[in-house]
Amino acid sequence: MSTSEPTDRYHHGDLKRALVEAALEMLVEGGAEAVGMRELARRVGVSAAAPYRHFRDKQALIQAVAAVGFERFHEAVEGARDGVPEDEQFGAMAEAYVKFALAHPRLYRLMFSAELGQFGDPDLRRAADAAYGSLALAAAKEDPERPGEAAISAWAFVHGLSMLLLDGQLLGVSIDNADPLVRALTRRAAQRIRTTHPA
Amino acid sequence: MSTSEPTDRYHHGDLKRALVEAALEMLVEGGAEAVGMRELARRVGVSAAAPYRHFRDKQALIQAVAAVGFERFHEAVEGARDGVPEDEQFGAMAEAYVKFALAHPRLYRLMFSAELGQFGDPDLRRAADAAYGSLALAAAKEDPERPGEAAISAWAFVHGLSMLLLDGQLLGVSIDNADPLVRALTRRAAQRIRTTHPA
DNA sequence: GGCAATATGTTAACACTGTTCGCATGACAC
DNA sequence: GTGTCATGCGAACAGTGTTAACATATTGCC
Repeated sequence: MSTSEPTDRYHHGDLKRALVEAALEMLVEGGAEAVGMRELARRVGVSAAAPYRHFRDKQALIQAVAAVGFERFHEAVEGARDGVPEDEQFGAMAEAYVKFALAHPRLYRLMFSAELGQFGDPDLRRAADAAYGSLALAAAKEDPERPGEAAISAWAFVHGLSMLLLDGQLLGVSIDNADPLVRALTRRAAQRIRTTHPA
Repeated sequence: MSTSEPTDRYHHGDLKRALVEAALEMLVEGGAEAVGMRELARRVGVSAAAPYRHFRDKQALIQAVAAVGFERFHEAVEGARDGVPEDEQFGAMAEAYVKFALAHPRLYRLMFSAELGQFGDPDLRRAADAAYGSLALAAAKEDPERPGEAAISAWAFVHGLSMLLLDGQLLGVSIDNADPLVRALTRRAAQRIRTTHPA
């Protein structure tokens, strides 16, 4: 496990962490709809009321799960530029972005679902911003004239592509055989920015 | 509003249509989560079991609502090219696409949510395809070399942009003041395709 | 017209769910 | 020890989706 932060170890029981882990499992198995407080408590082996000592309500629990998702997401996108020449970093990160979504469909879906009270939770907001920051920065570098527009365009593209693939909207392309298309489109996007606005 | 016969008969007469209409209202008011079979029946003035004579289960009802959404969506995008020179049609349609999403946030969300058994319903599938067809065609015209890639890229872009705006992910940009940005980005996207791959 | 067949509605019930309340417990500070 | 506080438990409440058995209206047929 990579996340090793024994910061707030209370005097007994790591139920809070166990709940988030179990919720993640349930999410992966059956989607966000399948995550229920009672079933969750059942899995962890506590009473139905116990989770409410750690999460105000179901939405708070869901937000915690989403926050974990954004952390992992951030690591994946950030890690994609290691050892990559600077002029190829954007393409590599864009590809990693979409691949993460394809590798964790329900988690990615949850992260952008409406169940997260429009990102009211500050923790969640911060986690999300960190995750986008990397990609936005790389995109801005590609088009120094209008960094804002470039970043938003790039982000919209990868996010939209991820969602369409997860929805199975692209005829003939499924999650399993999407890799070549993803590679082609992300590279194409990178090249397009450069060609249109040469440094 | 619809059919002027508020008589309290035993048989409603047009319950199926009334249910979809009411569900649309509930969706607009409180999101997909707020659409419940019992509350729905209550609004229409029938018993809780009555809707099940017209929809197998809740998901079928939701799918019907989504199908209506796709029809309206199709009209909006299609209508955007009326009276527009051919070389500006793609930009106009892309802008209309995003504006529809911003005008009907919860409906658009529902149309792309996971609650629609990965578009298993043929009616839904057809409605969705029709809606995309227009935009995809316009995008393909812009880049005759690789029409498939161009269409997918364009679609991914407008869909992603819509979602990010609905989520409030773009700092400083809300649904209310997004119009200039949307216009700039969609025109930029259109121009980029042309510049990169001139006819 | 009368009359079965069928489509559509109702009531009651089941098995769930999220959430809250009052009470029990067990770890730690003094 | 005793007290305190975070944490867990059991029972209960209101609400949900869904089904089964029963009631009524509409329709097609003679």
